[in-house]
Amino acid sequence: MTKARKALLELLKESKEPVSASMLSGDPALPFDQATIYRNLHYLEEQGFAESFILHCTEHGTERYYSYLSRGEGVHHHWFHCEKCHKFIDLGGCAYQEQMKEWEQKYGFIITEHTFFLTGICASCKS
Amino acid sequence: MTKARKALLELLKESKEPVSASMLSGDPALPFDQATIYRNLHYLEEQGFAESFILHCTEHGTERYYSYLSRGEGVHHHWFHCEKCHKFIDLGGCAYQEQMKEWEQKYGFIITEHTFFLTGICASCKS
DNA sequence: ATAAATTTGCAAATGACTTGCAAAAATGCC
DNA sequence: GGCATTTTTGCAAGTCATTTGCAAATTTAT
Ligand SMILES: [Mn+2]
Ligand SMILES: [Mn+2]
Ligand SMILES: [Zn+2]
Ligand SMILES: [Zn+2]
Repeated sequence: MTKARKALLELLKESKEPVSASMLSGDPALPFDQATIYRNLHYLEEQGFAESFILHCTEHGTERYYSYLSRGEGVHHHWFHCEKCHKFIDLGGCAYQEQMKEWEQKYGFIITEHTFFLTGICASCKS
Repeated sequence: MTKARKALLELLKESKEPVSASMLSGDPALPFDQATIYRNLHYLEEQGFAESFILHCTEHGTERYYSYLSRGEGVHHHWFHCEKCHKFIDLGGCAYQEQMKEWEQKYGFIITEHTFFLTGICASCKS
């Protein structure tokens, strides 16, 4: 584990919501080149320390968002993203494992990944 | 409706699976500039004739895929994408409307959109 | 048809992400 | 620790889907 990787993982672990490379790149705790950030996000994901999804929002464009994964234990979470304030709301751990199994049976394919998230206006931005 | 828009809509309507701008741009039935393709895909989506989602596949990169929507009637579909042969498999009409309502109640937010799709290896590529 | 409004093609720009390469840091071994 | 080997980093340039400005062409309104 290099200094950059430790710092990145630490930030991901602390973060309450998914973060993008540009957000991480701007953090003073991560004084690394953007190439290093990108390379290490890939590294952490491929090592099972993080997972990601691509989300497009009008204001910030299309970006990949990463979140921490405690290796082995537990399932990943799904998220709601507010298009106004850009906060993510945790919808809780993935409850689709069964459904995935059923689809694999029904269609004969192997699911390596599923992407699910919501976008809209959060409760506070609504009012 | 301009010539370009009619042609685009026609292709989307015929297509059995979601298509990306680059796929459409390569089609002889659409002898239009890529800017026109992109602009009109936006137009068709904003008019409710199409919907789209962004999908990343190792081989083809990150692209937005569009599919036809018959305005008013019926729900959109969700898809499985094979990372080997790049075919999409239709998982049927969206069955999450209820779930969305419940989440809106529970969290107080308004869902304007949900993204859901699967990736993996299809039955034929498996063998 | 004619004028006004919208769309198109072209070429250049954008922005997230990637890559080659030489220098710097981490790792393995004594 | 010290030294050789492997991996990672910073920098700068590149890639690629998508966007944009603008003048010409097409569509729409009258
Ligand atoms: Mn946002
Ligand atoms: Mn593909
Ligand atoms: Zn909000
Ligand atoms: Zn396949």
